[in-house]
Amino acid sequence: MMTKRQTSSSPRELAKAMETSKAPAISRAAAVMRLLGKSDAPLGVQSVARELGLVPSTCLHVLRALVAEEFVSFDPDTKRYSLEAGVLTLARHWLRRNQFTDLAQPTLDRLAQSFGVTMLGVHIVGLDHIIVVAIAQSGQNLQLSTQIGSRFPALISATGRCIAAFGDYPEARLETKFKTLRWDEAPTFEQWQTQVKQTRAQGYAVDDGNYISGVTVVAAPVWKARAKLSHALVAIGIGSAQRSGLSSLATALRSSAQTLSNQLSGETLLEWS
Amino acid sequence: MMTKRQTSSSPRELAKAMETSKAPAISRAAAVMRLLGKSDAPLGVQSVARELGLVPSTCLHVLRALVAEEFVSFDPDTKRYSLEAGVLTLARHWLRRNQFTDLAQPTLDRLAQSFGVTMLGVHIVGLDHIIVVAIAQSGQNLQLSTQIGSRFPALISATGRCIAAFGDYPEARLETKFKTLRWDEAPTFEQWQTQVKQTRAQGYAVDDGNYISGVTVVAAPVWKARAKLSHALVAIGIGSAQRSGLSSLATALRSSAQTLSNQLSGETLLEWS
DNA sequence: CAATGTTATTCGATATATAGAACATCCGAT
DNA sequence: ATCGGATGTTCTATATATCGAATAACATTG
Repeated sequence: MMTKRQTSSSPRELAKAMETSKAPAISRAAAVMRLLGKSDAPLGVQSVARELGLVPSTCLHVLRALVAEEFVSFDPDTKRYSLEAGVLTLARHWLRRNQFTDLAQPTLDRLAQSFGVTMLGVHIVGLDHIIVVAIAQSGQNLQLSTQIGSRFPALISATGRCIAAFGDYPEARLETKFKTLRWDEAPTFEQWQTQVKQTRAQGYAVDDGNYISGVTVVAAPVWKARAKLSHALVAIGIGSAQRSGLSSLATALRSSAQTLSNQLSGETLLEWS
Repeated sequence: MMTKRQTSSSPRELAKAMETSKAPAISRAAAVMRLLGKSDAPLGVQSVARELGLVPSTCLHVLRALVAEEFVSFDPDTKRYSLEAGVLTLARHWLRRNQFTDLAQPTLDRLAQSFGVTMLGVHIVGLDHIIVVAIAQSGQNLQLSTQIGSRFPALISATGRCIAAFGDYPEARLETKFKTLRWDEAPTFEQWQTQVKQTRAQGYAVDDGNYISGVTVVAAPVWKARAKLSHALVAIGIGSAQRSGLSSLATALRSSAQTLSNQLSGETLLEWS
């Protein structure tokens, strides 16, 4: 039985992640890297230890190991630690073998152009997070933007309703996670459930200013294998400018997502010939 | 005293990295991620364990911890593991706070155009590896290419001669590392030392077909703080086509590298005003 | 320049992560 | 179907990674 776990970026979550694990050093290492990533300046041993609730000596061991693996850099003069380029190498490998980004990019570009919105391809990691893996901007002047690699809570906004609708998670877990979310205009859990139900019926989700007021978000689910939610296409538009064409945008999104799902679950071209 | 360590990507190096460490789980985790990154297909517990010389049960713990941290994904159907998008998030953070890439990109573009070569910005991690962090291609038809995040042995090719010339490492360590390199047309250590000396005199290094026959590589060092080698600009050209303009390319590279060094060691714009 | 707080680091006792074998489960071949 | 070989997973004794205090190096202040 696989015990439920959390990614560790705060002392609280780190503690939770470690208590069940048989390899806590790895959770600590992950927490340290995420902390160094978030930090604007390099950090010393104490800062890291205090922030994460670690024992300084242990923290030092972790940092030294990460330095040896070239994931963290160490400045002997200032005795400060920061992220090192080694993490780039891992990311490159991941990108190389990720067909979703390749397949989705043209679609995202096209939709961004046609509808004048910012389009995202997001990877659904689980009930905890989604990660932006592809971006397309329209030529519009005013644009919302984010970066490849950004993480968001899984259940937030339109994508969240897709995950709830098609992810096949028990309602209790959904409710627990839902309660931790921060919205500009939070819906009640009941309202949200209604919207999730609607999402299931329509095949796409809409967030009309809930997550960020004045911003409309539309999302449609992408499946990797049959019945296995893995990604989503997301359109982000500013305010009411969107509202007129919303339904045509939504159906375009849905059909594009459907096409992608078919391509992803089918055999690859190499195995084809 | 900081003990010398190695990054772990083979069973041999992993063993070496672990024996001195106080956090071997982290070395194992790094090795596992690198292995999964290199692999073309997702791997099972046994494959990973065998490849890295780990005990299966330990390997399982490592993999589970990495899954929990969203660095590795697990397919419950096939029981296979592969890299997960979480590594992207770390890479984004690293890129965000790396001024070298921002500063270097325009320079690289310009040089690539002017001389019709492929330009790289590389990050010097130590005596073990360099990592490609920025790329610019010329419009030429025939082009050598690589990817952001690629790792190369530190002492190879023209960059290697720069590191040897300006890195201030003891000769014994250089020779040990030098002996592990693979070249198309390997120079002897004595020949190489002469070239290193020349590099120190000229302020740039040339590799004329040693690393890859028919390929000329020129590199110039970039310092972050005074006397602290951190990056290099690299030009890659195919064969003799380059040779004519080689010295003008080299001096252009050297002066660009010099300018970058000044920008990097000077105060940032924000602290300026 | 001493005093004081802070930080990095070492070191030894002990809680615990790991190794190895045992068990369970899957898959292909006979 | 049945076997055989491989895989994934659990279990437990023990080598060891972690903790906490003590030390050393450093910077900051009176």
